[in-house]
Amino acid sequence: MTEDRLSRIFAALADPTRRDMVARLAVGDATVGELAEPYDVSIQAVSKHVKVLATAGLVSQSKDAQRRPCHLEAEVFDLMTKWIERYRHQAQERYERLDAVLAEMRGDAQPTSLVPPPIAHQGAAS
Amino acid sequence: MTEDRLSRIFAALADPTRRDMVARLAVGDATVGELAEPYDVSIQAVSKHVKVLATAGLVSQSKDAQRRPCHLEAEVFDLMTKWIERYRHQAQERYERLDAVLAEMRGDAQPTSLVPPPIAHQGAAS
DNA sequence: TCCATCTTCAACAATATGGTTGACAACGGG
DNA sequence: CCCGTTGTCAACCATATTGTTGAAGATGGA
Repeated sequence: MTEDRLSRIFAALADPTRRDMVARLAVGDATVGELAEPYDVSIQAVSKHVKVLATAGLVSQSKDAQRRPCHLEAEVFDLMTKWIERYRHQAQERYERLDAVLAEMRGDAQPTSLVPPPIAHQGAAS
Repeated sequence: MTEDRLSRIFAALADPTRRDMVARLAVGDATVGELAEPYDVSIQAVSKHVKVLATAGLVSQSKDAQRRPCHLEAEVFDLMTKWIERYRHQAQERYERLDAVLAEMRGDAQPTSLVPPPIAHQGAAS
């Protein structure tokens, strides 16, 4: 279920330490130990954070001897962006429609039907 | 601190019910009672959810007699998008650089500078 | 005024989260 | 073959989250 996936992604990013790790991994892959260096917590705690990120699909781990290099899975960002953009556009459209109604109430427009334009997509702005 | 703000936003959206409410509010403002209708939980629980969304800055509430109409604050999405896009682009650039290096190893490109773009971060991997 | 409606507050229970320490599996260098 | 390094697993503790119920504040209608 995509719902669950989104929940796990957002929950993973709700922690500042984990967001920081994502920032670090955007620069380049890193082992768990390397990820742990900046922080004042046990390596087990960092391992847990990585697990949360991996479960959310934000990070994948490979094997290099004892090391587990972590790799940022950038495609997940697309999923988030899609979710966000959907509602942003929807809310924005709503404002534009409200503006139209207000304009009509002021009497400066020709009487357009009050039925909202069925599909006015983003491009129409300006 | 923006850090805290982001944490609150992501945490708020980690809950499917709250994401659902955001979807509902993208269509138009709604009172707490209206928001509660689709769900099989107490109105107090819904009130709490709204509070979480409001604390995160995703929702604002006004007053209409006993009602508290909820309004989606779309600007917050910009903050999220900014955060996401930053790391997505960073990761993407990294891939492009990797591609360049691989191309060079194959010997098909002129030697581009290997100096990475000026994004400084704390403990770069060795 | 009295009352029904809408919402929030307070206290509680169950569960999830993030940290700790200790043990141990896996691996490569001497 | 040992042994140090790297990372995960397990058990545990403190706190946060999410739901419940009961009470109460605020408001407009009869």
